[in-house]
Amino acid sequence: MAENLPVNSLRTAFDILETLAARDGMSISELASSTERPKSTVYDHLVTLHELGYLVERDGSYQISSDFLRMGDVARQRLEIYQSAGEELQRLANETGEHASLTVEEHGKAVIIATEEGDEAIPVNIYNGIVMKMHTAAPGKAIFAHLGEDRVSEIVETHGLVERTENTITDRDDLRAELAEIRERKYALDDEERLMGMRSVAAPVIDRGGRVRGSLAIYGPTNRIDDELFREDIPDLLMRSANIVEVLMNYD
Amino acid sequence: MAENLPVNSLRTAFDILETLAARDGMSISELASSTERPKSTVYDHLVTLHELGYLVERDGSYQISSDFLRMGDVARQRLEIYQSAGEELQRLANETGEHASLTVEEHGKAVIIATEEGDEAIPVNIYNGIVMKMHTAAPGKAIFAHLGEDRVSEIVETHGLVERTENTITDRDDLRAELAEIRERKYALDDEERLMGMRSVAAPVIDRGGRVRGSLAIYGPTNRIDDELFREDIPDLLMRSANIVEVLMNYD
DNA sequence: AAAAATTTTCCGGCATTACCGGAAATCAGA
DNA sequence: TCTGATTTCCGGTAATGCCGGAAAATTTTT
Repeated sequence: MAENLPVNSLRTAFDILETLAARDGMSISELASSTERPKSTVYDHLVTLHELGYLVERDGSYQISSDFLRMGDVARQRLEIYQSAGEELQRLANETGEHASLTVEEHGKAVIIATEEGDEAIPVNIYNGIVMKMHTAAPGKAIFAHLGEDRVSEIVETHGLVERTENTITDRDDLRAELAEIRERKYALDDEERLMGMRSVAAPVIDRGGRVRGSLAIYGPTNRIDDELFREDIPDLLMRSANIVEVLMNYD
Repeated sequence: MAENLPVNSLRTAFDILETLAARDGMSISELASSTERPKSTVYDHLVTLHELGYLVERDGSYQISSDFLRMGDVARQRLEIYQSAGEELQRLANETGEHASLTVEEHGKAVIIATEEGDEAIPVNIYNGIVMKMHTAAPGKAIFAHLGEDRVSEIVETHGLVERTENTITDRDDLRAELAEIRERKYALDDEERLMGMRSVAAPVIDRGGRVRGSLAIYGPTNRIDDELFREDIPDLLMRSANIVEVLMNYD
């Protein structure tokens, strides 16, 4: 983090933007202390970002503008896997009644780029753009299993195998074994490895060139996702859907 | 546009980001010529943005990362009107079979921050974050009608009354009269004023303090939206929903 | 294969400007 | 109206964004 960037002011700008995204309606003084920068500097950036249209002033305080929504949406639209997965996500959510989501890897992290809520879906924090460590939940592991040995090591090197619950995989050899097993059986399981009380299942989506593009997943509370659902029914649904997405994806 | 900003490098950075959002998978050289800046400058920014995580390298070319999706989504979640309108949007889409959307004003423009597609919805370009001129379609006009004389003048001053179709309101007095009528009858109509073949209807959402927070709208093809739907049924649905959103919004 | 062409990455110097302390202006509350 | 807090503005300067050009890497052509 302490390293020098070619255009340092961008760090300041995005620091401010991220702070505003995290907590809303902050005053300049608050922003200044949160980002640990002089008020005048923060002010310069706020004025600039506002002028460019990326901030909006509402009720006397600054907020992130919908430009980010637009840019994010456009970027997402352009992902082939997103285009192809829409229908299946919806279907998975309907069939299971739980949260269904589409995840891709970016910068060594698992990013949820789309979610659909089934009728029973727990009102848990699963929203667009949320980022998770690769090793903690099923979607990340499903992708992880198909990334290639060195890329995995590289990512583990950078982000570590942080323990989230007592079930989290924190040992490299354990991870290696787990990933091999996932490759073997074609889907990944997370039994309260990221969050106590939550299980997730995921199947990778692999393109014609053999590269993993992302994964489809179902999340649900442990009490509802019994062993049969967890290890048989849901994996089957996911593998079916993943397969369909793979076919759709390779049309053009 | 030629004016000087306190932090000029941000213009460069967002120029690059917007260019990348618009056209995907551009090489550095292409980006340099598109943004009319030296390659080395573009390179500096790309490296910085990549390091910060806002760009992703895929297949040897840069793309906007899902961070924008996250930031946009978070910003949107924080809008009270968005929280309150979710259910109603869905319902409107179901009831009409057309596109239902939620629009707010930002920087004098109408921004669609949420859409739901009904069964019959035309596969038209209505997506999150899309920006329209206030005077062209129903959602913008519905908001416009409740902004206050001087704010309207200010916006018209800045953005003009650009003609999109032969039906577009391009005269200030006509606009003033139209807005008065909208206030009167409580909803706005757009009869192919923005796009030939498309009609839209919108109802404003006004908070307890009398301030307009946004509008609910239905879009559909002229041949399907006959006069009765256009002037009676859809307005009724929208006014009902807008009213519900208003109530929900003022709970806390 | 080698060479040529193109693109990407890197470097270094200079003019620019991002940064920030402090002052002025504005706002909020009593 | 006064007071305290916050926002806005200003100006000097150390830092750095910018960019030409060269090196490295990649792709295309012969």
